[in-house]
Amino acid sequence: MMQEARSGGEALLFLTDEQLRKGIEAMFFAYRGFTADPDRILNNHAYGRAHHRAVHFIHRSPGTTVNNLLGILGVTKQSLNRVLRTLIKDGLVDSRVGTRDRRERHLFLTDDGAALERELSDAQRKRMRDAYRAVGPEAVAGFRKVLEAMMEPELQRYFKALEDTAP
Amino acid sequence: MMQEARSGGEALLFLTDEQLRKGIEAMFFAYRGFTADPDRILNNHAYGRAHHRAVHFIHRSPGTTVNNLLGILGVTKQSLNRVLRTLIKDGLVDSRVGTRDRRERHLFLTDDGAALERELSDAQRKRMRDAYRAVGPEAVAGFRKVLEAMMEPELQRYFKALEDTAP
DNA sequence: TTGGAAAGTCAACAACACTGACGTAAAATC
DNA sequence: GATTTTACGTCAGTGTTGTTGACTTTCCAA
Repeated sequence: MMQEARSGGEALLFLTDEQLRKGIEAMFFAYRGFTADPDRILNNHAYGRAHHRAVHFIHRSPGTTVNNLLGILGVTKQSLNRVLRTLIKDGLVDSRVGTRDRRERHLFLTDDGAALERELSDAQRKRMRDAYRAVGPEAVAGFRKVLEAMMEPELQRYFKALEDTAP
Repeated sequence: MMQEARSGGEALLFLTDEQLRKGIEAMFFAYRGFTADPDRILNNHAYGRAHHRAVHFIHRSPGTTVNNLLGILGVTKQSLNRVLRTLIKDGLVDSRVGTRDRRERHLFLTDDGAALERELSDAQRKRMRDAYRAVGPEAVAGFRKVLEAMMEPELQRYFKALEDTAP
């Protein structure tokens, strides 16, 4: 790939390969920080990241179906099922047969499930809040813009749709 | 956690729990996009993300030692060793005994290794470049600031040190 | 009403992380 | 010079999380 540093008279220095690579590494290191706190908590509960993700999105969309979750999480239904099975067995998630369509299972957090979700998201929000506070609202706006632009188109549409419902 | 929306007269709306949660989900979805292209390529080569990470950082710091890599990647030596063993066996990475300290192994990419690295990073940079271009330099600056603030302190120091050496 | 599609479950396997224990060689320290 | 520490490699065992394949139940439409 070429440098692209000089293209007309514009200052496109932020598109150099070096800057892009720095962005890639920043993304990698930041994601480690992003998951560090929940990972520590999950270790104590004998769960993993997959459980966190499931609990998070069931919390955000109570009554969601397994199929809905699959699209959001981007894993196979077999993989998700193993996670859900343990969460249901442990009494953190409640699975109710659909009334309109009895093939579907609607998922809800139990009180215990909600407690775990809160513990996890408190920790994750704290890190996010500290970072946000350190850099200010303008940087945060840019952060969000770049993240949205990096998403796969399908997930980007889903994500933007959520913005409208809970602003 | 509380809302923090009204704190004095400042506009701290970007620190509400809702905004933080949106940031968390954006991070999750964006990371999926971030790894999607390399994952596809790696599948064709029978390698995984672990191999990508190793190849990336050997490329960025030729001659780095195993111990260095361990610190950067944050995995156990057994885990890294499994990856390095296959990369060396397949002729993508060259491991040379240190001259000053013969206990150390210095790692280099072979021509084949460099070719794979280029294939992977071309794809990843393309996604990053498209995102950067779509949002402009100010948003990118904010993006980088937030990511840095999210890192674990130790990695943040390492990351900033890299900034100075290759600006 | 029957045949296909969709939703979900069970089973087996692979990738990749982890811990723990052990071995070797070389450097550092006493 | 003997001992300890460091760097690296390896073997064995375990857990989480992803995969594919085969299966049941349920719905819907030809």
